[in-house]
Amino acid sequence: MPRLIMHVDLDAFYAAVEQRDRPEWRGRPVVVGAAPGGRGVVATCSYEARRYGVHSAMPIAVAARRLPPETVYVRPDMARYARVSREIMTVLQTLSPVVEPVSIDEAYLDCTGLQRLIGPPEAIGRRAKAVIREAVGLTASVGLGPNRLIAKLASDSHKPDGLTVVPAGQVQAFLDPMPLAVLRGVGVKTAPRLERLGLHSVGDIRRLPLETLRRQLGARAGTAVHQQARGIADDRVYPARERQSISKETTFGTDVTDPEVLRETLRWAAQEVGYVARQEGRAGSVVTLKVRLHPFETHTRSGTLRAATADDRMLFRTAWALLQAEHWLGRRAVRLIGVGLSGWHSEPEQGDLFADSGVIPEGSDADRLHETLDAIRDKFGKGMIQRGMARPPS
DNA sequence: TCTGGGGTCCTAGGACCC
DNA sequence: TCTGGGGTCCTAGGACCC
Repeated sequence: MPRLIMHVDLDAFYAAVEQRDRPEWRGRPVVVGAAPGGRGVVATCSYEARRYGVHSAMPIAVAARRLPPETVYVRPDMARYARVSREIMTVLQTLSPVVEPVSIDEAYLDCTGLQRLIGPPEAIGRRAKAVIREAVGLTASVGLGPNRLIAKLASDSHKPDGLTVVPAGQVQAFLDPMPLAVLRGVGVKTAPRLERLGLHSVGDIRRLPLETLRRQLGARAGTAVHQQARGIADDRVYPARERQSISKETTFGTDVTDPEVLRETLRWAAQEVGYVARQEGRAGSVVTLKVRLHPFETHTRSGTLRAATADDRMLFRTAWALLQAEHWLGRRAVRLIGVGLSGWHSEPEQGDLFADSGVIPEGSDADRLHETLDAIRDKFGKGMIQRGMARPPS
């Protein structure tokens, strides 16, 4: 039986929440993101701001130059947006129990079989928009189609406050004229590459042999793009996806060379990551250090611990040790620094979670730290000994 | 114009094991 | 003394997405 998938996308979500809560900002350009004088980008902006050519991910300095003086600039209030998001996801479950939040402002719903209860796809889409408006007073753009790709492109095709249904029989006509960058996995790097080959629309991609695409994009991506161009995509909705990593990073207002500043920032990031991990009852064994140098050069270093942890100090010491092992770093200016945690237990064990951040189980912490340091020394120390190797090369 | 912060997934190479 | 092939794990980097 063909499935009916719905994609729901809140319009200019952060900016819309701000305008909802501050009526005096309605009708004015609102930019949620970095401070206009500083480093950073636009996270979201209201439709009034978009009229000036401003959009998400645009450097704030560029946006500020384009926007009029009455523009409102606000820092994101993620906690508030998350609360609104939870309300929306909850109310969507009154339509279908199979709701997959894909981000704070988007969700997929499996609406297969809902026609008998609600009516045609248009009626289901109208119902979704209505329950969101009644619950939180915001508008959403909604798309319905036979799979995730088509539902997503349908919701993208009419914004804001849109409702678009693409029946299975019209998928190819809908897709063919679209620019190839609408396909998932085709972004700022891949699109120009394909365009240099004379390909511009999804239809152009569709007429290409599978082997050509696999050669150009790699086996996996090539196959995926070949399928998508034919309207073939995943038609399942995953209501309980588990997160794979937790991370915290920050970009400095001006680049940093002072090791003390790097150290204290890393300590802060480790505390943030540890806190979230403990809140979620997770412990991970892979600690990742992320460093962005001037001008815009990003490096990651990761280490696998013997046992999973959610302890702030363990995370900090591991990340700090990874940083110190990078002798080439020297005094180079650091733009961004951060910490990540991943590699969850396959079977979470209560005893391995340091539920209280202030207490480290006796003995184990020092042991784990030494494991870490040994591993790092092995990896980066004299002779470049790879961890796990029986003995150094002679 | 100068590039946030939170993520996911894929690739490729080296080590290791059988 | 020279050296296959498959599978898996680990790490770094990169593309992409919202």
